[in-house]
Amino acid sequence: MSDTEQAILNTTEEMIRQGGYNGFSFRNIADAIGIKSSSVHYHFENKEKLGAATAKRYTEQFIAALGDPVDLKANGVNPVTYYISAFRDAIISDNGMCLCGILGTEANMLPESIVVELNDFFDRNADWLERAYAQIGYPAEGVKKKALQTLSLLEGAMLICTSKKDLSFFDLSTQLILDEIETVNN
Amino acid sequence: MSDTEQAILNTTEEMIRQGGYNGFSFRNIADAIGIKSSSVHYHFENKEKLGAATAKRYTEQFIAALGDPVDLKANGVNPVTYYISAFRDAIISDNGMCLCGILGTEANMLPESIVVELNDFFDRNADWLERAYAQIGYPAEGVKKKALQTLSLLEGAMLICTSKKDLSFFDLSTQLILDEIETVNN
DNA sequence: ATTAAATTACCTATCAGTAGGTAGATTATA
DNA sequence: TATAATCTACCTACTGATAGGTAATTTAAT
Repeated sequence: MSDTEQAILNTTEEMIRQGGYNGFSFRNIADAIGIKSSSVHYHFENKEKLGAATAKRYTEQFIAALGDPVDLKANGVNPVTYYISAFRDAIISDNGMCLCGILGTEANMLPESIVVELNDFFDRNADWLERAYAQIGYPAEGVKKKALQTLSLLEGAMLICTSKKDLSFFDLSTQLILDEIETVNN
Repeated sequence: MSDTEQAILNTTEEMIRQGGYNGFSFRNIADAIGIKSSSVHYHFENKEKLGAATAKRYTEQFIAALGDPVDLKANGVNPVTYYISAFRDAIISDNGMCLCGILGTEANMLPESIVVELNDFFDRNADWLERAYAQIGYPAEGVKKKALQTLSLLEGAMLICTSKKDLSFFDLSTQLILDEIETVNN
């Protein structure tokens, strides 16, 4: 992948996370990286494909950055706590909503190829959290529900934090789950 | 409020819940209700004011429809269970995201007057849930955290449901909280 | 009761700006 | 010479917004 393509994807991701699917345009992206909009079209045929590529890369990077819950546990890190703090850090450093979260709300008007990427993001995160809860000894029969609950909670907390611009809302929303984890883990 | 104004707000709400702030335009709304876009401007000066009015009405209707948690409890209805089922019903009947949820993700690029309405929605729902948890005898020191957790969870579950178009995701995400409620209540 | 003034609710027509997308020429690289 | 990357120049469609006009209704003054 060329530097230009990476720059395009970086800018697209940033813009989607601020304003959703209508938050980016070929002209805006081109201006931001100093090329012409037709050159963006050269690298990404149309908006649908650019959106799908951005979502796909986001998911890959997100999952890769998490690592393996088994390894985390082996290194003395509680993987669920780690996951929640990763979400928290994203709010601070990226100053924007989860890319798949904001696009998820717009799914009813998005091209199918993009919705596929979003659902892949949610499935893989749910799967990661299932393995994480299994690692910390959460009762096996509740692992799936707990994983989905956690994922929903974090997406929702991030959403409301984006509106309220107040991180303490995130901390209060996640406090009870963090308390539970300590109980299970020890 | 005239019939036309109500029709405009109804259509705007529908369109926002499908595609966010950029999901509606004066022309789309006008076409949907059989008038011209300039007539929409006659009733609502500009897009910001139309958006804010739509969010305000949505919040009023939402809170009004919930009723009072004290009354619900008095009538033998568990107010928290009731709240969760109200969210669930909205996914089915309205076939779209919570209006303030989808706009919340876009808050970074919305006019301040609209963000104010969104935060009012979140505050009033958190307040309602605090009173609901108090009604069912949830430990007083945890009521605030539990209310915010529940609100985040529901917004997030609705978000992911919108993308996955599968209500069972919502049911699995909320199952553990519903189980807890029964434990507290009985 | 009649007229005058104002208001309501719409219309047509138009504006400057931006959207996604395309054709074809040009430049740089290998 | 061939290919990759970028450009200029353009298209059609749509955006929010405004100006100016019309018919019907309501309110105020005589």
